[in-house]
Amino acid sequence: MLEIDNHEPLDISKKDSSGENSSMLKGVVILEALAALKQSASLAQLMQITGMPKASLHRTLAIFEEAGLVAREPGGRTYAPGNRLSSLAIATLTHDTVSAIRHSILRKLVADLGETCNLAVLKRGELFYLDRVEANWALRLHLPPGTVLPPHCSASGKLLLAFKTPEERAKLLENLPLEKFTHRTITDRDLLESELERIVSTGYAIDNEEYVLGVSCVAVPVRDAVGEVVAAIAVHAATARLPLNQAMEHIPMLKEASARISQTLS
Amino acid sequence: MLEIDNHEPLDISKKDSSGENSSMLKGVVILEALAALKQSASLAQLMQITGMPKASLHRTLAIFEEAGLVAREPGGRTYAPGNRLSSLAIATLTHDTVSAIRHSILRKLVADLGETCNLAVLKRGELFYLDRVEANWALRLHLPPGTVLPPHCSASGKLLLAFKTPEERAKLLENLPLEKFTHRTITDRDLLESELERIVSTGYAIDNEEYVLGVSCVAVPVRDAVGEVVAAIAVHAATARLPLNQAMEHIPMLKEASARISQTLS
DNA sequence: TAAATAATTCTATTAAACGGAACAAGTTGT
DNA sequence: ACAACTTGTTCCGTTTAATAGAATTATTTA
Repeated sequence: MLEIDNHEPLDISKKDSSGENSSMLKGVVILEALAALKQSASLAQLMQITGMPKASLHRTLAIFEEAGLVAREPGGRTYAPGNRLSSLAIATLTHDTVSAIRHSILRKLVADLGETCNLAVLKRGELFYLDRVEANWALRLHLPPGTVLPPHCSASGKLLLAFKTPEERAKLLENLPLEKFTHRTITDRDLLESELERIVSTGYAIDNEEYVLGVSCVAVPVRDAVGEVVAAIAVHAATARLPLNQAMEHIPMLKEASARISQTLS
Repeated sequence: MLEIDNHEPLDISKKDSSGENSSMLKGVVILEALAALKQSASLAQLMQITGMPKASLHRTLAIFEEAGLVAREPGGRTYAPGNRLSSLAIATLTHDTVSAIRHSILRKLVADLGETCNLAVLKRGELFYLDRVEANWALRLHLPPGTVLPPHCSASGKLLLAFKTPEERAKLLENLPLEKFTHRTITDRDLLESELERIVSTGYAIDNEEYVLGVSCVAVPVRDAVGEVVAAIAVHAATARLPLNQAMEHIPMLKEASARISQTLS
């Protein structure tokens, strides 16, 4: 508990995906490296951390210095965050972000249930975790915000697929690999289809150790103002601690939180 | 020799001196616009602020969204700072170089008061300790920088909640668990509300053993250049050593330090 | 003082940003 | 209910900035 929120500073080894090699992102990665390293950093250090070539780093840092984003000791040649970056930091933290409210709703849910909960959406056919609050248990599944998962093996993913229009759903399913993660992962298309039907009729989805053995999960939909399903909130925990049938007793509270999150989606 | 081969006219007017047109900077400008605008922003708004063409903005925002730097409402299409930007913000503000001046101000404050002082911000609805200077007393509360606490049980937390806009405060309060830590923790919503009112009118907040028995605390706001409350500085100590009424005599000095810290937030 | 290491500049090549324009989706007014 | 308008998204040829190897210069170390 009470741990420092340091989400992975950078990972260079990211699959091509799309636009993962944008130069704008590289700029941000440099700033992150600079800030993460708590003292002034030399070019060489930054080279090592970011994995970027010396010349490129040097050029970029020069631009950033000129712009006030990074600063160097007069005379010295090590780099540190500049005033402009501090200003951006303050502005960011004082942003009236709605996501702070959503985060607090999640936090309350976790306080009530005593288990880890998360909020996810479907993005380009993949399950994308928007936010997550951990319960205070030693055994944790490491899935920080920003993680993407295939949708067929998670409660939230299946749920979000289920509530798509039939055409969209069909199109997504058609190209879904249905990779097998555990012996319980649904790898059969027809089985998955009927699971989705069941989800629509019952209004919730479960993951019975289909992604990680020993971890199960229950998810309910989050609807926007028009009633369309746009996200999912889920609770999950080690099956040993919270068996599935017991987890399902949490559905009412999940739905309540879902309703409150809906209100933030004007 | 070494003659400049200028069959081309030197274009001096084009002050390419150094990258004012760097794409990396453009990325940062977008993030700044996003953070400066205090609510979720539409593409059109960002277009107006940054002066960038629609297509370029759209592309860049898509990349940033994918990277977790910006986030959008699940159903809607407005943009807000994302988790990763918040992390960068915290990392920046806790960088040695950035916090150096603030730290020295805190240190002087501690030297003057003889009690432990700290500097905190609200991050996603939670109190986050940016910096802290310990006084030399054997009895210490272990709350290192980076610690996160619920806001309802600390002077700084209550103060930062109090100075939010009424709407945001209401939303945050609604979902605040109000966990009980001591018999003095405020667990009643109405009581907390009136406490916040009191804080706004008096300009300071107190924690009367509401988080840890025997430890009390006084906090005052730190404002940015525009006058907005962005952080809190607080002094706290064992009640046995420094009773609350005595601690309150320190408020003028806290305010003085606060004013000096404000000046570092250009 | 030389050798080693780190920082800076140079340069041709490549890839990414660019942005106008067409298109789609969502909104407003009658 | 439809049209007129606004706002968001995609397309794609063009332009420009980013790239990184290598040479050069400055700084530290032996």
